[in-house]
Amino acid sequence: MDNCFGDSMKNIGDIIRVAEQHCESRGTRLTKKRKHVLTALIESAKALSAYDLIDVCREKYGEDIPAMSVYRILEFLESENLVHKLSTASKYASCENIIGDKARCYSQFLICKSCSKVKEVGLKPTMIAELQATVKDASFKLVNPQLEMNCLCDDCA
Amino acid sequence: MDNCFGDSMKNIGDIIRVAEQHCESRGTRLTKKRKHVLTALIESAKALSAYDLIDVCREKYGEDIPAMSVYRILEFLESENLVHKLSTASKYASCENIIGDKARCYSQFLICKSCSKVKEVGLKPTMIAELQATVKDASFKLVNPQLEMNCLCDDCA
DNA sequence: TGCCTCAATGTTACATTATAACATCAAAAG
DNA sequence: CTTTTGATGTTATAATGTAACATTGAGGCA
Repeated sequence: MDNCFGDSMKNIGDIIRVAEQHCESRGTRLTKKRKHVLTALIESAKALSAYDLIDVCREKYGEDIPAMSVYRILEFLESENLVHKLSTASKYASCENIIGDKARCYSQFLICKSCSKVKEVGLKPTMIAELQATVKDASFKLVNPQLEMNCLCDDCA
Repeated sequence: MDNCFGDSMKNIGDIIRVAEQHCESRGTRLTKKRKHVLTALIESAKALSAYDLIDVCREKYGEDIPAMSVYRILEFLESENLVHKLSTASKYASCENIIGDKARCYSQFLICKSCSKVKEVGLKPTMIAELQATVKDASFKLVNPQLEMNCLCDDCA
C-alpha cells in the first residue's frame, strides 16, 4: 500500500474531497481555482511550472488565471502540504500522500531533467537520521528535508 | 584533512594554480576572466548568483563582464568540476576539493536560505548506494548525485 | 611576419520565473 | 445587509537565464 488512503482512494475526486476536508479542518478553503490547480497537478505525471499551470487551466477549465494568482495558489497549496515546489526544476508537483502522515513528509523526489516526470519516494528513517546528523555537525539547521535528485527517466534515458 | 591538497594547500593562489594545471592537462584554458570568477567564488563563504558575480568582478577587478559571459564562464567552470551550481538557490559555489578525487564528487550541500552560506560535505558510500538503489527501483537514472539541503546556518537561526 | 582557425567573449534581444504594491471582489460572520 | 477579511485581479518590474549572431584574440603554421 503506497499511500495513506489505502486502496479505496484511487480517483481524483476522492483525493480532492480529502484535500477539501483537510483544508476545512484547518480553517482554510480549497476554492474553485485552488482545486483546479491542484487537480491539474494531481493529474499530471510531470512537474509543471506556474506558467504551464496557467495553460492547463485555460485549456481544461476555460479559466484565465493570472500568473500572480497561480503563484499565490501554489504558495497556499504548499502551506497546506498538498503540493511540493521542486526548486531544482522551478516546477511544482502534487504531494503523493495528500493528507500525509507526518512521518512521510521527508521525501526524495526523482525528477527527469528531460521530460519533468517526477516520482516521490519516502526517505527511510535511517537516511533521515544520517542527513540530519550531517547538518547538525556542520552547524546548520535543516529547514526542509526535501531531497531533489536530478535524473533521467527510463523513457528519456 | 578536509581536502585533497593537504595542509600545504591553504591559499587561493595555490588553488588557482592547481585549477590552472587541471585545465591545461585537459586541453582547456583558465583565462583571466574565468580565473576572476573562480576566485570570487573561492573567496566567498556564500553562494553567489551570476549577477552577484558581475558586481564582485566590477568592484574587485574593475572588470565589466556581461551576464551572458558570466553564465558561459560558470558553465565552463562547472564542466571542469571547479564550481557547482546550486539549483535550489540559483546560485553558484566553488568546489571544496578543486582537483577532486572522484570519490568525493558525490556531495551534500548545506545552504543557508537566509544568508546563502554554503558548506559542502562528502556523502558516505552507504548513503550514495542507498540513494542510487532508490533511483534504480523507481526506474530512473541518476544524472547528478548532488544533494542540496535547505537549511539555516547557526548565525541566522 | 602575416594569415588562418577556433576558442572566448561581446552584443542584442528576449524568454522564463517570480514578486511587490495596490485595487477589487466575494464569502462568512455579526 | 453591512462589515470584515480572505481571495483574486492588475500592473509593473525584478531576477534568472538563453538564443543568435558579431567580434576579438591566442596559437599554429606557411
